[in-house]
Amino acid sequence: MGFDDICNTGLVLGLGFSSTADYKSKKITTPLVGKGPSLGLEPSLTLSLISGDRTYEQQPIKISKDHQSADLYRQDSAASSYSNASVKRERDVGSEETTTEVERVSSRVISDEDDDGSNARKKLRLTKAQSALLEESFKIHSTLNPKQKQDLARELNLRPRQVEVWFQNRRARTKLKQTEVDCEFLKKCCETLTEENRRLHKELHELKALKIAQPLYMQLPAATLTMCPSCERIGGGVGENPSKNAFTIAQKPHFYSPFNNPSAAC
DNA sequence: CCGGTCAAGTGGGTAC
DNA sequence: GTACCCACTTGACCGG
Repeated sequence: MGFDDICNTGLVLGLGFSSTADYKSKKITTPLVGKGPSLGLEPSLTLSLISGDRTYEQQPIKISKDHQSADLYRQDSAASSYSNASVKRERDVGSEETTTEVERVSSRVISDEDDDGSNARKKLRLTKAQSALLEESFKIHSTLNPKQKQDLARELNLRPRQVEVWFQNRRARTKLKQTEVDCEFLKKCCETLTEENRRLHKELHELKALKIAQPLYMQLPAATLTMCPSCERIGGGVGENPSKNAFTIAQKPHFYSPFNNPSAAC
């Protein structure tokens, strides 16, 4: 139905979001966390009649001066900072007890820290090469199976747990970024729909004013102003032959109502 | 010094 | 019970 067809009153405008989200997630604390439009939130603007019977990367890698030389296997950056202070995830520790180069390096570095007497958590900064390889891998698959994790860890000279954590954090960053993008998208939708709502309200107002100015028989609901099936004339009588199509009040115009019997229209 | 970034810790949930 | 994921948090580090 075109907007021009709206010539009766009883119209209602609505602006809002309809949610079709089907969430698997267990802990959704904020409605927008996740994927705005892709969440199933669809912005909508509705105009309805009330009448009788119906009523939507890549994080910059910050490399410290210490790690300017991008060496994939620099152990001081790769494994130096793995804290042994309060690691509760024994399963990883256990699984890593299959002896590898990585673990030997890690334990060496950890013992270095112990020699220090420092128990503080040190921050690992991945090298450019490590980050690049992780990113490449993430592009291929955002989650890893155990074998992929092991292989990647071996290749990067990191612990499998570190690879796992990197992927977890990477997924979280992706999600956050997507949320921000969706948020922007929804803001724009909201602005557009608000503007559309304003425009429709204005048109509605104008049409109401027009209705008041019309003669009584012109004020019939739009649905009653359909074509007469017998003579194919529309009420209002505008055609190329004025003498045939024009009508007067006395002639009783050929208004056809679906509520009447069509055969009895003429 | 402060705010941002990010690796890592923690706790809870789910699947198998 | 284990392994994994996710949300949230912590703490180290860095640049302005």
